[in-house]
Amino acid sequence: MGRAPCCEKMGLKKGPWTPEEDQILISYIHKYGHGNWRALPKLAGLLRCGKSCRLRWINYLRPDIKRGNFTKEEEETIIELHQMLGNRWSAIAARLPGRTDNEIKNVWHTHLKKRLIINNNDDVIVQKSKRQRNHESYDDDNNIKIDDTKYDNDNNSNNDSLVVSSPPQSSSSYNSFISTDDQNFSETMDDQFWTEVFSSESDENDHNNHEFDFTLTNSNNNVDYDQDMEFWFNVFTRSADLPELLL
DNA sequence: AACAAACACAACCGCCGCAGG
DNA sequence: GCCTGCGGCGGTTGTGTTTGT
Repeated sequence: MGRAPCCEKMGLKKGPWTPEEDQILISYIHKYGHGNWRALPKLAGLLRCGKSCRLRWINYLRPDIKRGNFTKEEEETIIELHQMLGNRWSAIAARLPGRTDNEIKNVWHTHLKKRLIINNNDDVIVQKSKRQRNHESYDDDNNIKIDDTKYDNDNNSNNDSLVVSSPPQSSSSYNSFISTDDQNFSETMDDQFWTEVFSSESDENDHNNHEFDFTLTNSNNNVDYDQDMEFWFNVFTRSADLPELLL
C-alpha cells in the first residue's frame, strides 16, 4: 500500500476552485509567500490540501501567467523542444515564459500530438482529428485545401492519418501521399519553386479522393529533400510560407 | 431542437528525488 | 544507511463547452 492521497483527509475539498478560494489563496501568498505548501491551506483558512493550493497557484493564479491561445511560434517551439527533451514538460515550460508545464502538456496532447507523429520508420505523419476528417479545411492565409486526403490504408485502416514517407536521399522524386484538390493546390504553389505536379491520378468513382506524386525543386532546380521535421510539419500544416522554406 | 461525439483544460493521482533527522 | 515529509513532475481523469448529425 502506498501513501494515502493527501486530499482524502477529512473535510478537505476537491474539485474546481471557487473565486472566493482563489482570492483567499492570492491574498495569503501576497502577504506571506508560499514557503510551506503543506502548512499553507491551514494558515490561510482553506479546506484544500497543500498540493491542490500549489497547483492552483502555479497553473492558474500566478501573476506572470500568459493566458490565451498559443501562438504559432510557441507551438513550433514546443515541437522543437519536445524533439529534444521528450515529455519533460517543466523543462519545456522553463523555455516558454508565462506558460506552465500543465498548459503545455495539455496543448501537446490535445493539438500538437494529434497533428504530428513520427512512426517507427521515421515517417512523418500528419494526423487529422476525427472532427477534422468530417470537414474541409482551409488555411486562412493561403487558402490551401488540406482535406480530401488519401489515407494510408496499410497502417491506418481506420483512415485516421495522412502518411508522408521520409524523403528519399538519392532519388529525384519525392512521393507523397498528399491528396488535395488539384486546382487549389496548383494555385497556391509558386511555380518557381514547386515546378511540377505530375502523374496525378484519381479514383473515377470518387472524385473527392485525388492522389498526387510531386517533385519539389527550388529556384536553382536543385531538389532539396534534406529538411527537418519542422519543415515537413510546416508544409503539411500550412503554417508557414512554403516557398521561403526551400530557400 | 435534441442528442451524441469530440474537444479543451483544470485538477487530481501517484511516483520520484531530495533534504533533514 | 534508513525513514519520513515535502515539493515537483508527468500521466490521467473529470467535466464543461463546442461541434456535428
